[in-house]
Amino acid sequence: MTKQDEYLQLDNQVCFALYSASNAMGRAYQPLLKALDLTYLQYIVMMVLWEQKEINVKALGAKTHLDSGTLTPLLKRLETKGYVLRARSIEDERIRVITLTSAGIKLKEQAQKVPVEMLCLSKMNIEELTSLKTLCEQLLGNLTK
Amino acid sequence: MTKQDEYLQLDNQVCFALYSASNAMGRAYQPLLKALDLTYLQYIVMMVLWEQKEINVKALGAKTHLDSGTLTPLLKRLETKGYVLRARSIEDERIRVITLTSAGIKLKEQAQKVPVEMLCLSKMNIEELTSLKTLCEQLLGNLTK
DNA sequence: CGCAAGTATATTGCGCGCAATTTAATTGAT
DNA sequence: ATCAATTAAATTGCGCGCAATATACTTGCG
Repeated sequence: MTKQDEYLQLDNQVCFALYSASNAMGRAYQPLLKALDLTYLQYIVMMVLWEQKEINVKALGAKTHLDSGTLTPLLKRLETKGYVLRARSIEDERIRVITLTSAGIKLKEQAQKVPVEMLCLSKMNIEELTSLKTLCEQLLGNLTK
Repeated sequence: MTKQDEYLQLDNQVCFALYSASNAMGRAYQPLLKALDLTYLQYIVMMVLWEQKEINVKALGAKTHLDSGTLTPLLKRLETKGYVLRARSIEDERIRVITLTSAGIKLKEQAQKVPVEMLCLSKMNIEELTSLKTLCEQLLGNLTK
């Protein structure tokens, strides 16, 4: 077998391992997030809002590495669920200002247990998780720009 | 700030780093795969077929950690592109036997350069990539089952 | 043999991701 | 002040992922 052939073997693909782990992660979160009526990405967006109370679509896109094509419909769904408001900025009418409703704020209490449960499900220790996170961020940084 | 609050900070999320890196990886592959007229997942499936020439949907699902809901339409698209055939097994008519067409076999030549280019784009060394792959596989294993 | 249980794949429906385009508001150069 | 260029968000369209269900074929038990 040539080196070129080895490079095309599924078992040798770092990216496929990453992709599969990411999918498995999403599947693992789902039952935990069902009680909150959130998908994984919706949970991420709520996490941003629990931290900073107000954000526009562009800034949210920068934080999540996603664009309005993904975020606009997602935010509409969060609005329908009653967790966020989608107001327009007064200074600049192009800008959507996203804020939490009281239900959205309250949801944080229920969310507290999610990271703990997930940590448990991962069955990995802190060193391994830290290492994984660092390597992922490094790759993300290298591939972006 | 409480420990519970820290656990809900976006910057502390291993899974979000994994998720973002996986998305970035998919975006990075896209221009490389455009010449082959393949998406990333289609490329993965082709990779399986370049290795073993013939597979059914269940076995393909086991290898890729995906189900027929994802694979059936994907395989139909690969068939439409002229890269695979979707025959029925003679011994058991429930089973779809997927094989490469000559165009599908030929595509491997063009694909040879993809892993090399991707390795370059990642800007990571072998130790880092090996470590990332191992950690992803470990997490995948722990979350699956 | 007959039919209930099991198995392989297909279908449906929803929520992403993302490229490409569109719409609407703002800015800046003349 | 005007209007071309820029910017923010929304829209469109396609291909996943995946849960849930349906369909069709096979197997095994009485």
